[in-house]
Amino acid sequence: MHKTKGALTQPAKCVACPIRKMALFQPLAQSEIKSAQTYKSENRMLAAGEDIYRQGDTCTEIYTLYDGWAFLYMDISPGKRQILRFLLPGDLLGFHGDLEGCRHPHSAQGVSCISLCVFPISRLLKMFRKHPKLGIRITWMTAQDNTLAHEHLASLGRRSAHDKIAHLLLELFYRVRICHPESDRQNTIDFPLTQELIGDAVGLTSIHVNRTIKELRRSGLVQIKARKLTIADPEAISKLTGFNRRIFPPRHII
Amino acid sequence: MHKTKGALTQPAKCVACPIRKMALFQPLAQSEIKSAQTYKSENRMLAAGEDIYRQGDTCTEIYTLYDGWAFLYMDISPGKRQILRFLLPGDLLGFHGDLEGCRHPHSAQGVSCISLCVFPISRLLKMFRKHPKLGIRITWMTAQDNTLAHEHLASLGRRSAHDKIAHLLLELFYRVRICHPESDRQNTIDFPLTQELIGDAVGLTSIHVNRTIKELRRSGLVQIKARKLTIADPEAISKLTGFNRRIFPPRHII
DNA sequence: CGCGCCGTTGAGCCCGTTCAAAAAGTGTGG
DNA sequence: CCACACTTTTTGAACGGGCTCAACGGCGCG
Repeated sequence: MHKTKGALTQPAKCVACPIRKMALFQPLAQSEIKSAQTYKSENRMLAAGEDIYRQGDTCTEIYTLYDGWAFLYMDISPGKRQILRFLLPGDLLGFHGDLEGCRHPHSAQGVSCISLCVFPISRLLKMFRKHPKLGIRITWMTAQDNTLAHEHLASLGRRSAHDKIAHLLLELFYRVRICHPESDRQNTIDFPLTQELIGDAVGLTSIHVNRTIKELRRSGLVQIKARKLTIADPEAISKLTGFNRRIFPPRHII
Repeated sequence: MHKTKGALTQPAKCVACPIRKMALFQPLAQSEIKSAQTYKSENRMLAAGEDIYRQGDTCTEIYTLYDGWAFLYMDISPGKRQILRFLLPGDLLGFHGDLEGCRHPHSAQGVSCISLCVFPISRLLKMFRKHPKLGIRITWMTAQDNTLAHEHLASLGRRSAHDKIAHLLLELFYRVRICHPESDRQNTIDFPLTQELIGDAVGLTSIHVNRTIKELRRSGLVQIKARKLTIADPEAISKLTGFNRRIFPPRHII
């Protein structure tokens, strides 16, 4: 599980960034990227299971996830934690609205080894002044995170185990495919989550996650094998479980 | 229940607005308020139970709740809904990051009759250009909403009925008191929520909400009577249930 | 080959639900 | 001001979804 960091994609210069379409710098013209890049301090690699930041830490940086999956979580009580959100390449994390003196209200961790682009908060004000589009962009991304959190609230509060898990899998399935538009007819994605992580995200025991996935598999709806997720007929399950795809506008639309 | 709208406070001019410290215009100097006010189209009163907007509607306005309580919600399936967030005077609603062509991802409704300040989205761009502080402010408010949603996720996913309800009551208790700094030693607040609304917020049946509140009352922790909530020793329950007050920075700090 | 993490399965229990019905408030119209 | 209708709160009994505890199998890695 603890893969070597060497397995990760090394980030190129921002100009040639393959995930830029999904990320913070999306609104910038090619000509602006070089200047914007100076606000990035470094690229950072973390081993699987390492925390990116911890609840209560003072915020000094924000991050764009460059490679690998990650998640935000809160420790509730010993042995209990809630995963708030899964992050895919291009997703922003660590921004909580304040440019100084705020503390992280949750922790963040990589699912496996990950690679991050790091932006010191001290440079953000200057960056937003120079590139107002990035201010708009970060506001938009924050609002989108809100909508996603709301969708999760609906799942946790009012859906059965079956539907909670189906919704989560569908959400991740579509989010991954948005990043790979070429694979629009592909119905298998890489899927590095353990059943325990799924359980911590939807508020169920890993044991019950297992039983539920077994059921989903037996009814032919999903297939998880060897870190791959296959959803034969996404539209069908969406209808079956009331999943609304429109809640995930591609990040590069605005 | 359906009180007449006349019971509401009539909004004064923004210059004299009593809730401004908690609301969108908070960062503006007295001298700027008059110009900013022109971006407000009207004040609107709604009867109890009327929707402010509905899931799927095109967004054309954003709102500041001026008087009364409201909530955001999603309909899951007939008879099931999830309340995403309660709104108190000064709270912003209807902003989802887009300035055109987006649709509301959830619905919003008043708990009892309410009064709203309405800002047409078409004027927002101009407003943010003229008063960049408002852009920062709205970003900050959106990020705060996110933190609050995360706290709710933790409740719904990983806490017992007892703790879910205790947390919600504490959250509302502190949020109301922030709006009334003079009442910092008061431990009773106005509390217009029915047990069914509480249930829809924490993902429980109103029947079970009732039994749980009964238990909270018998252990002397909270008292709900005649639309008033009393929490004798907020600090004590906070410790007992792991509630972290720091997640609610007063809205007028930034 | 052995260790550790992950997935799988079984049995029994408990928290919260469902269904049903009565009691207590609350607003409305006469 | 009172009577009526409706909403909200309260209580009981039985069911069930998801949890707990416990054990075993499988796979990857050292």
